[in-house]
Amino acid sequence: MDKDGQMARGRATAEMVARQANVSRVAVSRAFNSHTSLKPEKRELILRIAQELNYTPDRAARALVSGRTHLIGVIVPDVCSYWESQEIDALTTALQNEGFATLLFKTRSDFSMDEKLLAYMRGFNPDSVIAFMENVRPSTLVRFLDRAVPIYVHYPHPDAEDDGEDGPLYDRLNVLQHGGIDQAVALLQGYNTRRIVYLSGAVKSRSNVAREKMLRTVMAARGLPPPRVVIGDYSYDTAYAATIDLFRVGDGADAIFASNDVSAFGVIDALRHELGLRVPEDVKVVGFDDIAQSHWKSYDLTTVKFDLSERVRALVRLILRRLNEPDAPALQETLHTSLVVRGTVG
Amino acid sequence: MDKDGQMARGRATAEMVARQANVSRVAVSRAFNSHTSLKPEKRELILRIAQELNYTPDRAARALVSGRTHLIGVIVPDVCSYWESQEIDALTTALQNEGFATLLFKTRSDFSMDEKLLAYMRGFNPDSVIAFMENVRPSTLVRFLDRAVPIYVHYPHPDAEDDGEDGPLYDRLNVLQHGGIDQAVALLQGYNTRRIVYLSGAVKSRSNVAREKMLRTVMAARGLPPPRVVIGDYSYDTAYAATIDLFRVGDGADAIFASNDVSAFGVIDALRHELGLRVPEDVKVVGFDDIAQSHWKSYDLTTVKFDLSERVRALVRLILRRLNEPDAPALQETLHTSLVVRGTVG
DNA sequence: ACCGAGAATGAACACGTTTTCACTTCGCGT
DNA sequence: ACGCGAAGTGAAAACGTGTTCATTCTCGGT
Repeated sequence: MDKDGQMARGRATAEMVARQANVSRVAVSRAFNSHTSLKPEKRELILRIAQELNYTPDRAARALVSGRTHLIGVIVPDVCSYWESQEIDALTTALQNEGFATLLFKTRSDFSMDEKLLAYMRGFNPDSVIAFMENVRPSTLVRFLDRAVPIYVHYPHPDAEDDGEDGPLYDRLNVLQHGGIDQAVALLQGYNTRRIVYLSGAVKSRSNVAREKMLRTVMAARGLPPPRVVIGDYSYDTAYAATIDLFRVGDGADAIFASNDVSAFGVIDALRHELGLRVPEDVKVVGFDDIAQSHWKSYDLTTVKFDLSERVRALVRLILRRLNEPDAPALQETLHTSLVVRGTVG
Repeated sequence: MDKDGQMARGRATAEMVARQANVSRVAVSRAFNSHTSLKPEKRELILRIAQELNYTPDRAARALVSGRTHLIGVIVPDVCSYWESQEIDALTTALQNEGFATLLFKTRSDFSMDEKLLAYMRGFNPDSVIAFMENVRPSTLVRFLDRAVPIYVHYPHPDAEDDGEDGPLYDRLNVLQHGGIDQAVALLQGYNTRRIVYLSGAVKSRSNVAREKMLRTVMAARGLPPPRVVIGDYSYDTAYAATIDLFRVGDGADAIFASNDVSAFGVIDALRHELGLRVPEDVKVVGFDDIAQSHWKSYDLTTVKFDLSERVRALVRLILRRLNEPDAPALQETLHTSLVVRGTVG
C-alpha cells in the first residue's frame, strides 16, 4: 500500500480513496456527510472503496474544522461508587450509540470545585460535560468552560438561585423525591414505627439536602414529628460507625433512613453483627438508589428507586438537543421515584 | 475581546497570544513545547499572556499534526463490575497525572471480540488501548488497530502461542497466581478440608483458565485430589444458583473456591440464606480480587489479592514507555498475589 | 574592528478534513 | 431548438497547530 497513496502513519486518507475511485477528495467527504447532493452510484462506489481501504474520516481533522469533538466529558469523584458506576455504564452505552464517546475524569471526592481539573478537561474540548459535583453551582462551572455546553447533574428540586426570570438558566434534570419517600413513610407508619432517624450523606451535597428536606416535608404532612439526623457521608464505613454510636451512646431508633444504599448496608451490618439487633424486627432500614447489590440476600434492602435507564435516556436527550440547537431556551426534565419493598421493612 | 483577535468559537488561539505579546505565532508554539530554544524572558511573557487569555493549545490541531491524541482507549464489558471499576478509577487518576485522558467504551459482556466496537473506537485515534477482553488474542486485536499501540490486559501466565522466538510479541502484564492460591490451599489443608470445589468464571476467559489451572497445580503439589469444577460466569446470581444446585442435586462441598469476590458473595448468601448452612463452620469460602466490599461484615471474605495500585503503576509505565519508544522490544512485568485471611475460612 | 559559531527568529509548509462558491451538466417545459 | 432552474462537481480557502529551513542576531575570541 505504498505505490502512490503513501499510507502515512498507517491510516488511509480521503485523498487515497479519491484517487482509487477516480473522484475528487471533496466527493469522498460528501459521501460520508450525506447532506449535500452526490450521484448515488458514485457514493456507493466511494463507500465501497473506503471500506476496502479501511478508511474513516480522521476525527482530529474533522474536529479542527467543525469544532465538534464528539467527546462528552464526565467528571466523577469515584468511579467505584456503585450508583455512579452504573450511571457511567449506561451513559457510555447510550453515547456510543449516538456517535459520541465518554471522556472520563476523576476529581476530589468531596464533590467540591476543582479548577485545575476543569482547565485540564477543557483542553480536550469536550462537546458537553456531565459533572457529578453536587456542591458546585452551574454558574461557577460554566465560567471555566467557554465553548462546552455543561449539563449539571443533580437530584434535587429546581434551585431558585440559579434561575433567571423566564425559567432555568441551564439544562437540568430534576428528580422529584416525593413519590418513593412518601410510600416509604406510609409503610413505616403502617407498622407503627415511632423513632425515625435520617442518616445523612455528604452534608452539603444537593442530593442529600433534597432528600432530607423531602423526608421532613412528608413526615410533617403525615403528622409525624421531624426525624432525628445523624451525620454520614454516603460511605459504608461511616454509616457503620455512626450506627454503633447511635445505639451505644445515643437513643437508638426504630427505623433508619439511609441516604443511599451503600450506607444502608453499613447500617444493617452494624445492627446485626455488632449490636446484635434484628432487621427488620428490631430496627427497620430504608435506602436510596436501588443499586444492583440491594437485592442480594444478605441485605435484601427496601429502597427508594428511580429508573436509571429512563434517567440516562433523558440526559442524552438533553445533551443532543443542546448540541443541535445551542441557543434554544434551557430545558428541564423531571423524573419520579418509587419504593421497592424488600425484606428490611416488614 | 473582539477588536482584532476575533475570539472565534470562544477559544483564544496562538495567533491572538502572539499579537498581544508582539511575537510571532511560532514563538508561542515554542513556549509551550520547550524543546527548542527561546529567550527566557520572552517565554515568560508569552506564558503570562496565555494565562491571561485563558489560552491552551488546541488538542485537535495538535493531534492533526503530531498524530498523538493523548487519549487512552479503555474497553470494558461492564463498568459496574467492581474489580474493573476500581481499576478504571485508579487508571484514570494515573493517566490524568501524565497528561492523558481515559476514553471509555463498553463492549459485550462475554469478553469476546467485537469488530464493530473496535472500528468505532479506532475512529477516535487513541494513542493506546487497554482492553478487558480476555477471550481475544492480542494478534487479533492488533489487526484492527493500525496506528494504536495495544496493551492486552490479562491475568494468566505468558501464553506461548503469542510469543515469538525472542520473547513476547506484545507488551504484557502477567500475574503470577501461585502465591495467594498456595497460601489458601495450605490454610484449607490445615483445617483438614477434603472436598474442594472450584466455581469457575466465564469459562473461556484467560483469568479463569489461569486460576483453575494454578489451583489444580497447587493442589496436586500438596498431594490433594483435583478439585471438582462447577460452571459459573463471575456473577452473583449465577453463583447463587450454582451453589444451590451443587448442594441440592450434587454432592455438596467442604470448601468453595469462587473465581472472584462477587461470585463468592453469591455462594455465601446461597449457603446461609437458602441452604441453612454455616460459613465457615460447615463450608469454607475463598474468593479472588479483594474488592472493597469483601471486608463488609456480612461477608468478611477470605480472598486472593494483588495490589491494585502496583498493577496500575506498572500498566501506565508500560504504556508511556511504548509511546516514547514505539519500536522498543516487547516488555513484560510480573505481579504477585497473596492471601487476605478473613472470616470465611477458619 | 572583524569573523564565526551558536542561539534566536519567522516565513512557509504540512496535517486531513469541511465548506463555500463558482462552474458544468442534466432534464424538462415552452 | 432554446432556455433555465436544479443537481452535480471540483478548486480553493479555511481550521489551529508543529516543524523545517533559511535568515538574523548576539557575543566572545583574535
